[in-house]
Amino acid sequence: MRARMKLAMNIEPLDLDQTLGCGQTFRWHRSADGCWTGPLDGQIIRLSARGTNIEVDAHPGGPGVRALVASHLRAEDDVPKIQRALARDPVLRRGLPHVKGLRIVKMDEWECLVSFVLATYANIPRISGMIDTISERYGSPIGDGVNAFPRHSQLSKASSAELARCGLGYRANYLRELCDEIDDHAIKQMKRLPFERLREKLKELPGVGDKVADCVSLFGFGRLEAFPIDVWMERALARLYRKKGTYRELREFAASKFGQYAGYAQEYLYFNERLNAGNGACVFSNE
DNA sequence: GCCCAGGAGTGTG
DNA sequence: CACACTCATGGG
Repeated sequence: MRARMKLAMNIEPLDLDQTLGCGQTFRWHRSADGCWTGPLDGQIIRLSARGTNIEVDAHPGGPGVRALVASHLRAEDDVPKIQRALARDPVLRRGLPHVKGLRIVKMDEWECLVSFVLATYANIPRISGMIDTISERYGSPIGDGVNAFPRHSQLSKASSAELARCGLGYRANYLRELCDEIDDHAIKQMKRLPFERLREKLKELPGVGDKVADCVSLFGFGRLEAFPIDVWMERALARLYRKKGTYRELREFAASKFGQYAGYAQEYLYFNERLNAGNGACVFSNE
């Protein structure tokens, strides 16, 4: 019987389904009863909504669990204030009531970097599969048959041939080279860089271009001004703003329109565009 | 079987 | 700088 701990937290607003299920992060799983379970910094965390509170079930638990969850869900963000600022844009204003509890998450920088390098040109179920595989093979067991995401030192032991057998496709080589070109210390140094310099530094890494650099800046390094643009976002910008162009042009468009909260705007639009493709239930429109 | 995927790297115009 | 082509493969 593993050690186990329960506690209640108040992080508002928060919609677990929207926040953990929208493709920002890949290791949370929803069970039929609506609980979300995932590995976080060596803990297995289960989250469930209890009115305006969330119940946190952690094992092994410990004094750091509350801070861990608060950090991951960015409890410090004043989301209503962010949404009031973004509501100056008429397109966002109409849909914001439907995504009140969609928050940006804060991932571990290394995990985020690897995850989004693997995420290139793959769909979300496959990305989850790739990440599960490398976690099973190279991460440390933390209970219930779940492994932590492999640390840099653990993943660095994998040969290129081994990684190729993890179903990563051409991404295996990126990951192998990535391990050689960065380490925990370099990541620690990068945390201090201003956004644009961080972005340029990330782009020097193998497998990291504009889009991955923006994802890692946003979800890993917590830079809310980052605005990742993938195929879904290109569609959203074309459909809702009649805006097309190169990555640079779209990025500058977003920066001028959404400013310091571009990352939140991106996640709202991304969430909506995928809904739109799925069942037509889009919540943002330009009409 | 076909199509597409939270793109990046490389070479060319 | 902008575009075209290639990369390897699982999930819908």
